[in-house]
Amino acid sequence: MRAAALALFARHGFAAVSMRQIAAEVGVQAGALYNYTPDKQSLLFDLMRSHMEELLEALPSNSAAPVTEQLEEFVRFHIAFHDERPDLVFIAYMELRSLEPDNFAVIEQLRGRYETVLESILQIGAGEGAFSVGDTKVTTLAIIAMLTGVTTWFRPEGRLSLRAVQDQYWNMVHRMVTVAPERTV
Amino acid sequence: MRAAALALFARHGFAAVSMRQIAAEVGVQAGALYNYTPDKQSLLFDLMRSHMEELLEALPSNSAAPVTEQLEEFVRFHIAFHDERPDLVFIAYMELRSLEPDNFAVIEQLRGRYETVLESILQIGAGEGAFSVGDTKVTTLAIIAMLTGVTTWFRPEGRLSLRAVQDQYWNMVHRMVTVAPERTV
DNA sequence: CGTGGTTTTGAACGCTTGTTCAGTTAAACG
DNA sequence: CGTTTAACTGAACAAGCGTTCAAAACCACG
Repeated sequence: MRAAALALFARHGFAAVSMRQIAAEVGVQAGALYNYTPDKQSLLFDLMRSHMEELLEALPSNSAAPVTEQLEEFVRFHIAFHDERPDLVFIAYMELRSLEPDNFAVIEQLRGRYETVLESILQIGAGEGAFSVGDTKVTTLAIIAMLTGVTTWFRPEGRLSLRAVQDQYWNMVHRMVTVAPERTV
Repeated sequence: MRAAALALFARHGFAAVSMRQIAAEVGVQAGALYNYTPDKQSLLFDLMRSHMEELLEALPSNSAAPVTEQLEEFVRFHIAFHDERPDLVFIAYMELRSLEPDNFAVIEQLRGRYETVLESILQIGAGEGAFSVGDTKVTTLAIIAMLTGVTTWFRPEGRLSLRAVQDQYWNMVHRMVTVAPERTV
């Protein structure tokens, strides 16, 4: 049921999908769904919360490694993890406004934790002189927006392999946080 | 009416907003709206299409200038333009799936035109040796995703001025497309 | 086969949806 | 002021919504 709901939410949006559609996808009547979820809102919330928790749990935090390697690991992890769950990523970013206030607060907090991990790496790197960033918060959001955008177009069977995409994004992020060469073009 | 619909669509999503809510916001009965739009779908489509057309029309294309300046102009333009119309940008990216297939195709094509402008700048710059990019398509999408993400957090009365945000994003984009210095950190 | 416990059905509830339209109200013009 | 034109109302329509629940179907175990 969660899989069916996820696919439908991702394709049509939470508000546009009815319990009857989900039930039909599962091959069951609408009433039967209520043995597995108290209501429609909880269905969305559970999907989002478990996704964010898995994301945080899977996130590598090798704080012993050099910051540049930590950053590279973060970039590659983000792309790879999100590639495995495109629908979940999609609704986690798109359906925030469909959450009731209490549920929204929970998800927002989990998201904040994730962003903080990246921001910490940038701050430490900036302190060590390894990175040159302006505002770390802005850089954090810029990187995450850029990485998350991958899910909107990346398809495993497409022109570029996952590895190639990771390489290119790491290249771009690496340049972004490193001082540019002094030269006139 | 368009303004009311826009605000509500942006806040709650197209599917979650009813014609009666829009009418109430305008201070009118639901039936009166049908003097101005044939149906709800057209309301969304018209908002999105006029937005994309204004975007393309406002886009500066100073092809005589050096590519680096063209790129800078694009970055600053994108941020400034989107800052003036946060709701429109939001729905133009979020409500694509609420469009019927024919309408979707139209908007998608307009979006493609916009992306092509940026990609052309990158390609020319790469050809001239001014830029060092891997895959231009990937770089294009990465930059646009990064820039568009600004609207999710930027508030004019916030900590950073529009100008400061533009400066920082231009800095990041500039580094992204320029060869990094050869040095060990 | 019979019995106990889950699951699922299918109908129903009250409510909202997008849209239509005859009838009322308001505005514009001579 | 009278008339024409435009705008809006308010009720109605069929359809769909999330959710509930008694009754039926299913399943495992003795």
